[in-house]
Amino acid sequence: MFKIKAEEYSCPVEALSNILGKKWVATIIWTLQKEEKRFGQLQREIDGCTKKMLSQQLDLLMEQGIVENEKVISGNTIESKYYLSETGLSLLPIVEQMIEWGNNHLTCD
Amino acid sequence: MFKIKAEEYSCPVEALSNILGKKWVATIIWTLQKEEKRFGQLQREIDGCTKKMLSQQLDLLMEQGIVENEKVISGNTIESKYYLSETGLSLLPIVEQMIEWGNNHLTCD
DNA sequence: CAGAATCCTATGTGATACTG
DNA sequence: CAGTATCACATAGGATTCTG
Repeated sequence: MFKIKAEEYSCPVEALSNILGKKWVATIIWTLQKEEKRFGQLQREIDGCTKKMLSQQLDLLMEQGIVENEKVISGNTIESKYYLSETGLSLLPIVEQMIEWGNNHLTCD
Repeated sequence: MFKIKAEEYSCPVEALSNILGKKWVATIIWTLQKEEKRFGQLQREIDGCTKKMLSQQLDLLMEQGIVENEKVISGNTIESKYYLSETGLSLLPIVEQMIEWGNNHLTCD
């Protein structure tokens, strides 16, 4: 099984909470749930997330093996597609539960 | 239903991930799952967490209505008991899934 | 026993401008 | 289009000391 290195944490929760706790990360995963998306698409769908943050968190997620990327260069434009890996897909139920819990216990005016 | 204010987040995931993403928080919740614990007990069971962090995160969790506290003064010693609220209990399945996922996808050497 | 107060550093986050 | 680079600021986290 593929395993992420996380030596700096006292397993197992801390490492994951350190990923999901980063801003935009849960949203990014959720946005990628059904289909691959391009960078620009992601940015448009995730309101308020700057290119820098999006890029940075995608890098993190790729390091962790949660998101994968594929680039296609056609002419002078780049088509960069991001999608969830197996590992990433297995995270969806957790994110879903987080959303559900949030809906039930949090108000966002 | 009791709802936490979280105006600063784009509902609903971000607010929760901002709670569970804080260090020690998931562990604290998990440690309190079965029974109330005293401050010192918690500190002993959560290895590496300083009093300051423990106190700080417990405050956060109390603000969010996830943890509740009761103090009993007997003589010159204080017995401060922490336990999960209804809301906190409802968070357990999520934490459990996080632990499980961590066990399957993370290695901590 | 259960914390609060201080101080200091590391990290996260964001605005903005630039690049191939 | 899909990023990087730079700067600046806010927040998190930890070591240590103090208190009722």
